[in-house]
Amino acid sequence: MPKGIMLTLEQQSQRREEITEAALQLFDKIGFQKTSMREIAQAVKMGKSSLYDFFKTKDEIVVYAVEQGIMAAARAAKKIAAEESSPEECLRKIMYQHLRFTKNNKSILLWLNTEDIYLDEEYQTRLQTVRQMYRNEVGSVIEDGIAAGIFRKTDTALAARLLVNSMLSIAYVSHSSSVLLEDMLDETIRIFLHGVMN
Amino acid sequence: MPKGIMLTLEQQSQRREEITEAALQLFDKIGFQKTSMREIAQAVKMGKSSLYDFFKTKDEIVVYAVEQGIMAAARAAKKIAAEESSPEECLRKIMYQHLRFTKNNKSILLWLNTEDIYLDEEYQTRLQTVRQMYRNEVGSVIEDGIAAGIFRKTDTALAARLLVNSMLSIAYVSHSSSVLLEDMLDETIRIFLHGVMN
DNA sequence: TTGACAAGCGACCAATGGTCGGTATATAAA
DNA sequence: TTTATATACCGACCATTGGTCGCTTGTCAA
Repeated sequence: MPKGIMLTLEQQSQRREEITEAALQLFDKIGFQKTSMREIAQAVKMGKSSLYDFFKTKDEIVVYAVEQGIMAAARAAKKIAAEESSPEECLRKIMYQHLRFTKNNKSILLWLNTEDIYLDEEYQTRLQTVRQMYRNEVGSVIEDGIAAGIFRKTDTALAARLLVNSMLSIAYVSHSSSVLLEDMLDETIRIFLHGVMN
Repeated sequence: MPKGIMLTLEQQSQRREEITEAALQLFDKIGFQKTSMREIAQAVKMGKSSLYDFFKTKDEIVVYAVEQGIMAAARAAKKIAAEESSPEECLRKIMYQHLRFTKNNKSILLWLNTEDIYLDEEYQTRLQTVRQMYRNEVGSVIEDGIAAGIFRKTDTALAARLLVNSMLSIAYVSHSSSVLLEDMLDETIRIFLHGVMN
């Protein structure tokens, strides 16, 4: 990109995409902390200080990436909810896509369900907002199930959080276990729906 | 502590305790990332380089602290398991004490969940070992329940992980919700035991 | 009295996230 | 065509960071 060319909004967000993509790869490989802005700059072949024309801080890169990822997941969930009428099957499908999404983008998963208290407040709020948006999608499916009399009355916010958070557990075990990811998901949902009691 | 006095093992671990305690307070207040070794040193009134006589790295401080905490929790769980014969009630009690522990060490647990795969291998192993020890304690309670025919057959490792991980969800909500911690725990265990189905 | 040893520390190091002022150039206005 | 503006891009620089090193200071055993 020549020096004096003014970027269109399109191009700007294209550039941000390039940066986050390269950054995520590095984060996945060596971790957020250990990835330096210099390395990211090198990966996208620009001067380090140019990165700061697109992102205010290093933190903002990861926040932006997670934001985008979760928003995409929320859209996907909404679509599933619109198409699938059985609440049980709907939850299963949403969780399945969540897990797939997770697998493809592990570094995002790590940020998905945890609150990062060391981030600046601005970033915390941005993340909380988008996370809640996603959980609300899940929560409304549960509420529908309750309204339809299929699920019993429960704290939907808590239940949604539990279900979404469970995906973390699966992701953690999955890479150190021979059990299939899908089998674990099935068992997790079985527990969520029916519990472990006989 | 005078300069030339050689510390006994007792005193050494006393000193480590002082350091971790001060460090944990800072981590809780401003987060692990933003707490510098200089600040920790100042808090325990020693020179920064003296810290390195007790801990090899900054990471090791948090790893040591979490290790100690989880080991204590595991011991407590074992004791509960030995005293309480009903698997259901046993799980409830263990989770209740887990939650108390979590509440006191929240920032660290949060941070560890997001970042611990990027710690040096040595520290990862230490943490994994101790975490598994704890989960095994929970898992064996579940196994007992299955053997007694109270729980249905399930993947105990997964179930234990789900249950333990759920405590994180509660911890997250707890500070932004008016619902009582205990009520949330009760509802969580109810879901774990009986599911959300009608 | 002396020698070994270790707690504690100040000075230092490379690397980090972030800032700043300047340069080069495409477009808009004259 | 010339000029002014806007801006992508960058090198040089900064304070702070985690971590190291070698010295000082004192204790204890011989």
